[in-house]
Amino acid sequence: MILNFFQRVYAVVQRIPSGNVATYGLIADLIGTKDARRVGHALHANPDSSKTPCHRVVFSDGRLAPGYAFGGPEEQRRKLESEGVSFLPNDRVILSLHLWDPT
DNA sequence: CAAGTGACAATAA
DNA sequence: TTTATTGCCACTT
Repeated sequence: MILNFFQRVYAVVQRIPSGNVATYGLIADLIGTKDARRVGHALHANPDSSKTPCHRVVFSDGRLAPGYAFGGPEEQRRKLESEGVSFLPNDRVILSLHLWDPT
């Protein structure tokens, strides 16, 4: 059973360990595509938030997604902090400190 | 079938 | 450093 693009995105997102974050571009690269946009669409179409921690996926700049589907960017920021992720005054995640290393 | 839209990223100014 | 523009590709209308 081959996995759909969306399911593949979900699989990678679920692989992100707590306290780390991944960028759309990174996920796209892991899957084998360059289109980070599709990754965004996949997460927006995300059927189960508790199953797919899309809150750990951020922009390449470290900023949170504009249309977070679970209660707004505030909720997302709160969850990330709860997992041990630190933020800069700019509302940006410290990617250099929390960016997931897929190794 | 064609055009428009979008949870992005890279480049230019 | 921030804002604007362009490119990519899939999905919706």
